[in-house]
Amino acid sequence: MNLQSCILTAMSSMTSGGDTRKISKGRWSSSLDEKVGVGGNVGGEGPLKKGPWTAAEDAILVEYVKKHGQGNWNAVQKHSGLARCGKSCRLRWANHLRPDLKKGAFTAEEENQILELHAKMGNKWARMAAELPGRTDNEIKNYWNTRIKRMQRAGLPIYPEELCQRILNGNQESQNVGTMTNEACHHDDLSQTNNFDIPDVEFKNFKFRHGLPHVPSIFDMPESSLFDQSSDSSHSYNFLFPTMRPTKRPRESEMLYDSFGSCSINAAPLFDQYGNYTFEKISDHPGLSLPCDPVLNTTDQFHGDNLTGSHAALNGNASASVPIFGAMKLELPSLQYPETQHGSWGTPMSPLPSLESVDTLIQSPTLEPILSDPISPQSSGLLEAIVYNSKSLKGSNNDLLLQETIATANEVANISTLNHSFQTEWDELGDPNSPLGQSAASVLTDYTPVRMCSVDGYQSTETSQDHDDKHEAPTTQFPDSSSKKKILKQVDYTQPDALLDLGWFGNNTKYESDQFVQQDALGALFGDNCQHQP
DNA sequence: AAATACCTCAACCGCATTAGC
DNA sequence: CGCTAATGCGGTTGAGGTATT
Repeated sequence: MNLQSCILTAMSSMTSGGDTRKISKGRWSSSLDEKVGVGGNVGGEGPLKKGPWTAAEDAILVEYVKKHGQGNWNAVQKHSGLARCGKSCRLRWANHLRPDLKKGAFTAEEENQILELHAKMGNKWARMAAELPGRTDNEIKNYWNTRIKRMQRAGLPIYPEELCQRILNGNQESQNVGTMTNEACHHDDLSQTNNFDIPDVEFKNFKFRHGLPHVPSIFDMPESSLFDQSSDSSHSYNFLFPTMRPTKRPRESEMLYDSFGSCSINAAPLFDQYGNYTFEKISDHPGLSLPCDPVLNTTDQFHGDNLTGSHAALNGNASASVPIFGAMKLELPSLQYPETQHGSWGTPMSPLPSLESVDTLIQSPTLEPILSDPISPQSSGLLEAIVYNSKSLKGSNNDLLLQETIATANEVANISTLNHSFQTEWDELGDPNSPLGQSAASVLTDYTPVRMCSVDGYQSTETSQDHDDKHEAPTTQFPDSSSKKKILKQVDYTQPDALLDLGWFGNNTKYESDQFVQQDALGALFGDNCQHQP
């Protein structure tokens, strides 16, 4: 599609009434609405128009780009009179007017590519779009959020078996370090590279889990038990649980992906399919047992990487800032099902049993602060996440356990020094992307705890409006205010994404530095926890 | 036929990063 | 080095459409 056709298309849609709907839903300010009218605008001063673009606006923008080229979007308004902010112009151009855009539904090939890319990158829509000529990040994002999630809700696996296999094979070697199988994941591997003991509890936990004969799938239980419980556990974890509502309307995509049904393994978004996770299914995949453990959602959080390869290990670049958890988060937008999944896991009926892993983890005696850097900002965020996890997953009864086992806050702070080492390693590697995804560096050095003290007061990470609050959260015991400030600007560690970014217990064979992260995370867990326990 | 539930997707928002001064 | 503007990115929203009851 060339520029001219863009304009023609825009114009035709205008005359054909294609814009009527959009126009009606425009977000104009009332006064401007009158001035500009349907299908046009008079730029200039005054408020910028919001809402759907009209064909006339499109034409203007296309014309502008034709003359001046892309970029300098804020100048569009000045030069063309378009009453749109630069951002809006850029978006419109990128998502709709660009001549190289490919219109229409995704082809099967593209869909497969998206699946694969998502497995590798997580919610890196822009990067994914770069791999799909003619497609936009928004398009891909929407695709994922709708079609894919629909499958999820229907209890269908998102990733095709073939993809799972590929991922598995591709990572088989790297998995040696931590397939999450009891043996493979043994911390010994990790310990070799640094003198830091990693609690093996996680793996023990797995073992334990595997011994479970059966864990009821989410479908096995009454909806009420899934959704009506634990309103006290914040909805922050909604994203872990797709709405398991039976889809009322089976659609094409569901059919389409039925063929994936046999694959119970989810790569990155490994956790996406709780709905159909059953122990039996998982058992069908020797070697994948751990990551797929349906029973262990909590542990999944920590292990997601391994198979998945998820976003980090899989492609070796681990650049995905949103490894598993991120993906999961995206796939299970709490906002869509706000009322349903509050804390279903803490209950006996929960298909996500859980907290065991956390408990074990916490009880591990191995965590010992090695260094003593009292000023470590990052220790608590992860902790909180974990603590919250525990709370969400197991309920408050575990609090005592946590309290008993956690280290002191200072100890945690000490561990932060390891973070520095970690980052240094990365810096040396010259890889901007740590294996931990969205910058291990930031994760390790900048992340900060947010709302460290309140498990109960934890707010949903799903709510963007919470950001400010989170950042203002009192965190702490770290005297260095400047560092704290910096940290506060970083990603909220309480978000699952952060956890995932750490590649918790995942296996990044390529970068053993992960161990630091893991250890740090554990350290954070143990240390901060103490302050947060009620 | 009406009500309801759910889906789609364009567009917005906020934040992070980068570039320019 | 700090500030500001521009740009990019990911998450979220919400109107309208469609399927179901």
